[in-house]
Amino acid sequence: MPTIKDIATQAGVSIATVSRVLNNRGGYTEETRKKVMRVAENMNYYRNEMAAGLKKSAARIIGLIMPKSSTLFYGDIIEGLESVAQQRGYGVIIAHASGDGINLSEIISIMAERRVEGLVIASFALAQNVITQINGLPFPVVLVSTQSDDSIPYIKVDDEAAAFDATEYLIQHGHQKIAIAGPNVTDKIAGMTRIKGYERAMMKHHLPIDPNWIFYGDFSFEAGIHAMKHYFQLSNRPEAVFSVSDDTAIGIMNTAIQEGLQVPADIAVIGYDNTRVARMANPALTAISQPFFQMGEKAGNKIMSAAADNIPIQSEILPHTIVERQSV
Amino acid sequence: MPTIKDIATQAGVSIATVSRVLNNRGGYTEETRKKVMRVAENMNYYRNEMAAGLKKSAARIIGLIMPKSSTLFYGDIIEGLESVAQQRGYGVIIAHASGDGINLSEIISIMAERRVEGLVIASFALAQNVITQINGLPFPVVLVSTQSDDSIPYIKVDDEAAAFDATEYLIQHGHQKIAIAGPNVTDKIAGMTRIKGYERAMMKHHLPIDPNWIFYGDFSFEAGIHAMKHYFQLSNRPEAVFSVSDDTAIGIMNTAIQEGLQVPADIAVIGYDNTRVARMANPALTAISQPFFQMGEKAGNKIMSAAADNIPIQSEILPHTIVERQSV
DNA sequence: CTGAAAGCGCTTACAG
DNA sequence: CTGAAAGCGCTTACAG
Repeated sequence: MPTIKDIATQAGVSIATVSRVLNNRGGYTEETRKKVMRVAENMNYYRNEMAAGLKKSAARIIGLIMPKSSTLFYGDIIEGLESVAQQRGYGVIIAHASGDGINLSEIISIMAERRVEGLVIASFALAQNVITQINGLPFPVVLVSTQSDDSIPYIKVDDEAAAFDATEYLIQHGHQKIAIAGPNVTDKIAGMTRIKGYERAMMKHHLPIDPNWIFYGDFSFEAGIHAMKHYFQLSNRPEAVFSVSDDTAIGIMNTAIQEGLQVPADIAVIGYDNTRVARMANPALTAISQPFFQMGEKAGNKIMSAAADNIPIQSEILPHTIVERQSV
Repeated sequence: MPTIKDIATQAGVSIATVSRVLNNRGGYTEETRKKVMRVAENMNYYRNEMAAGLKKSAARIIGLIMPKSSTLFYGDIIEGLESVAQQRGYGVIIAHASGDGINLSEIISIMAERRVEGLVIASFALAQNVITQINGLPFPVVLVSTQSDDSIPYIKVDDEAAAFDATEYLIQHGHQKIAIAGPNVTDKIAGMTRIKGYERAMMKHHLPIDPNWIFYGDFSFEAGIHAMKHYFQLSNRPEAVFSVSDDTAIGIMNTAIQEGLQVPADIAVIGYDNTRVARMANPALTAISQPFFQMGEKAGNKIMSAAADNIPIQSEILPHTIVERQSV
């Protein structure tokens, strides 16, 4: 590929002048500019960002790491991040780590080697060695839709409050026997906190909780199917379910409907995330909405600002909302 | 950040030796190796890929461009691509272009500037100027799930054959009055070809086509809703629908069910893509399956091979299948 | 086994 | 307004 040296030779100027013209630095005649530009176009020149980045010690790249097989809502995070990056001439480089975060450390190293100016990590529970590694990194890192100890900034929704609101929403719609389906016990962020919020809402309204109503799972569609089958066998069957993901909620609804129940008449269901499957459910799913696109945008903006001004990133709790549809 | 020069000073060797050790090039004593490695770790050293890439003229990056707001199946393409890339130490850098491909040319330039070793472009109808630009690029480009003229290699399913199979599947299940919903007239790849396949299947089985059965759209969920509402008003109502996307198929099913119809008893529906929403539909959606993950893998492998051996990429038609569920 | 040196393609102070 | 030169952090032939 042609370099500025080739252009310089062709145009009969120095590489310094070529560089100035190409970067609009000023300090050359209009005639020089035209000549250089013409030659550059004729040669089909593309500037070498690696060389420029090396010289300027700025790769203009943001890294994004997320769990494997999670077409869930990551699309929106990617798009939000990439849109603000593109606006400022940044690129975003993506890597998937296994869901358990085993190879996370290795992938973080690769990002560091590529000299990303910042890194956003989505939805992992971070092991201690990874936290240590992150704290030693010479560029900003921000967690999205997850959190760890306070050493790493995060952008997320208040899961406990959202779970509380979801449960209370069900209560306000006349339900008393309310179950919670899908949370993972070992997940301190998205699992336990949501159970807490659920319990707090029930407590506040003096509603008893039947332990059988708490059905653990892995946030999946199948978990919803299993949950509903489990509820069917209960003598004290719940009349409403707070589901910790949209997928799980849909599994619950489909199973209930296939068994002859009506949603929401016989059993009301509220989901969590408000991914695109929510409105495609039948009945359309009422759900807690997490602003994923916005999370991606915020993460990108915070990183680019932090990289530019060398200011630490502040954590941020984003507001959740309830998108009302037909399942409650 | 520390450089090999810092390590060299600390370890009391030359930068050449540091480089050799760090790259496992051999040609040093075990003692030297240990000393260098120890110093490198203590300094929290991360190699600078930009510098290495500049020197070796190989960025070890693959670019991926896809349309905005398309959480549809791109997740799988990304994962497939990224998994093979990661295996070979490549990174993947992502950019979204507006759906109409307006800013595609600019984004391709940015990819070229980052010296990607290859580029995969998903699902765009390419304008002539973009085709010209691509043909002038000094690295391999491959289209995924779309195609243009024969100058650019592609990886896709045979849309016409798949549409033919979908339609014939409906016929084999006893349906005669078959509609097609959702295709975009202006889309030469995913739109017109699928209509052709549909028509060919109907023709082969001597089944008449009522022009009212062909309902154009944009592959969206809403298009399905509109399509079904349209079919409801027909005196000659179809008893089965071939939908050009899963989303559109679900729009059709939900609308039909809400109006009291049974799926598939009153109206059978077959989708296209087999994205994750298909099995979450109620009834679960029978659909043509496109192997998106595999497409991403193939694209990545072809590009890395082409970049390594400088061999042109061969187009490839991947087999589609019909995933049978409950909607037909 | 090891080091000095050239060079990848840029940017940018410095001097004129 | 323009150019010569240094330098970003590496890799790699060359010489010893």
